[in-house]
Amino acid sequence: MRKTKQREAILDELTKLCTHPSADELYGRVKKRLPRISLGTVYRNLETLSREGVIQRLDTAGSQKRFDADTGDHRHIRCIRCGRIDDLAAGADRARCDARVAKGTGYRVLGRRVEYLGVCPACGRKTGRR
Amino acid sequence: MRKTKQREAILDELTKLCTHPSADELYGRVKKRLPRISLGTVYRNLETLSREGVIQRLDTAGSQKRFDADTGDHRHIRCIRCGRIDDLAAGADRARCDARVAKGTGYRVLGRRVEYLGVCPACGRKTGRR
DNA sequence: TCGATAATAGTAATTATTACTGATAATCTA
DNA sequence: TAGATTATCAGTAATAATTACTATTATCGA
Ligand SMILES: [Mn+2]
Ligand SMILES: [Mn+2]
Ligand SMILES: [Zn+2]
Ligand SMILES: [Zn+2]
Repeated sequence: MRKTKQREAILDELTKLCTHPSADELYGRVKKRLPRISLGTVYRNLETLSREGVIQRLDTAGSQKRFDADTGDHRHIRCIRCGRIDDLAAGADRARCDARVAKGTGYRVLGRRVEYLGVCPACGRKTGRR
Repeated sequence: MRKTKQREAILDELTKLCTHPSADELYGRVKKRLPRISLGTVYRNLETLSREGVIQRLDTAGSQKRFDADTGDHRHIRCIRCGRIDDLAAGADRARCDARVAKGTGYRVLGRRVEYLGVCPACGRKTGRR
């Protein structure tokens, strides 16, 4: 992975933000520094950087992908009105969890989305390992 | 909401499936019964039916939206290989939860995605109610 | 310094979804 | 039941996010 001024600018802007921006939000920021950068370059670098583990691509709902310079394991809270995404501190324990999150973020907590991830029996069989 | 043969066929096919299909998967099924139906009609009806609370639009990650005829509150497990989504029984309690899910579904559980939903302070202020 | 090639800008293509339009058919009213 | 009303339809165009392509440029190890 070569070091280019485009890649540096993209990573630098993402690191400065705590807003978990989408590719085109980031493009708008970076363009101020490098006016000739293309949106494709932003997409390509976000892909490369997340593949290399430098950043993470958030696996959230919504039509646009979001990116995060913090690769640590942490959770997020998203506003169902404006789509804003904020960080949550790690551990938390379900029952009093909503109240704690509300207190920590100022959000009115309406619920949470939980989706388990794994390998289904059919796919597990294909690769031997179950 | 008028009763049309297109709407009936779409709802009927969705109800028969436990696979949480996307709009175009459903379109493929329904087309066998109504060969002249258009994809737009499938999209429009899935939207109408979920707005009326007859079905639910799943708020999962991934590029395509998924739909579920079961409007009850339940969780899902998705395969990171093939994208398949299966149902989970409701309640579950975190620690021994993964093991229980694995036992119940046959999946090799690798993790879970948790996203809290709510109204951020800025949006809450706009509508008075916090 | 130089050559191999990773990365870029600009553009075209793709994919999922929504919007538009004139025709059709479900439901309502007399 | 007939006729009026209008939700819904099929077909198609438009939009939005993302990815792919291509000729050119810039990085970096020898
Ligand atoms: Mn974060
Ligand atoms: Mn379900
Ligand atoms: Zn908000
Ligand atoms: Zn699978």
